[in-house]
Amino acid sequence: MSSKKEINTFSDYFNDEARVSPADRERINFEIALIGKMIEAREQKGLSQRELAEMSGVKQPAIARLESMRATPQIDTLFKVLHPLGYTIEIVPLAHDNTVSLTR
Amino acid sequence: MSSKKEINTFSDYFNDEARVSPADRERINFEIALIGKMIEAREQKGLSQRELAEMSGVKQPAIARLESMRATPQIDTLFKVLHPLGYTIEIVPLAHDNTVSLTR
DNA sequence: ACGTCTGATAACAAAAATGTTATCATTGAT
DNA sequence: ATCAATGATAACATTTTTGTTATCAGACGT
Repeated sequence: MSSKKEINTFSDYFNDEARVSPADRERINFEIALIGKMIEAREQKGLSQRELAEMSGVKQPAIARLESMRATPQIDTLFKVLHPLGYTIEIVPLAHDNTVSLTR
Repeated sequence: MSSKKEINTFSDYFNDEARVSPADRERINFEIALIGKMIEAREQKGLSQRELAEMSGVKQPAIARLESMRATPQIDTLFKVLHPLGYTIEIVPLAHDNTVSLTR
């Protein structure tokens, strides 16, 4: 039998410690969740990317890049985008898990 | 009497709506508070910038730049720095004001 | 006096985000 | 069929962050 790991899907790759470290995986999952909430908040407000761009001062292509995760925002950019959506960022202790449900 | 505003101190400048918009002021205050918590957390752990650099993978000059607010971190950098300190970032509704006290 | 550790910073390269302008395909409404 | 609005993206300039390497002055202990 071969000792090679089966790497066929992205999930296989992503969960292979030899390729993506646990720390990286955790950070990437964090970013996915963060951006997901950002998108959810915008759509819940019924805002288009262009409208949010107008309100936040962040240009529409930049917002599109963030939402499609082609860029990692700086905290000031994230703040500008979240604010018109009624959200902000906070530092919280790890494992506190006070997940914010946007569908209140 | 003159209608000119007195602008003598930085505080005067910072609170002059004609120079710093309320939105900018709010974002800047947010960043100051954020960085303050980051510094507080590091010092509470008794870590030097070099030790934190080692643990987080963010270089010491970069950490120094963040702490002295000569740079605005990207969220992945902030995440990397906060994680060894036992903190993470979360999106929370505005005016929720669940301030995290680091002196538990 | 000496050595060590600290945070700050200089100088430059490298990488990345954001702005700018424009366009595209798709969807939905009329 | 046409039109308007949407999100995505292309291409490039600009700005900024981060890395890299090295050094500095100050604090502190021995």
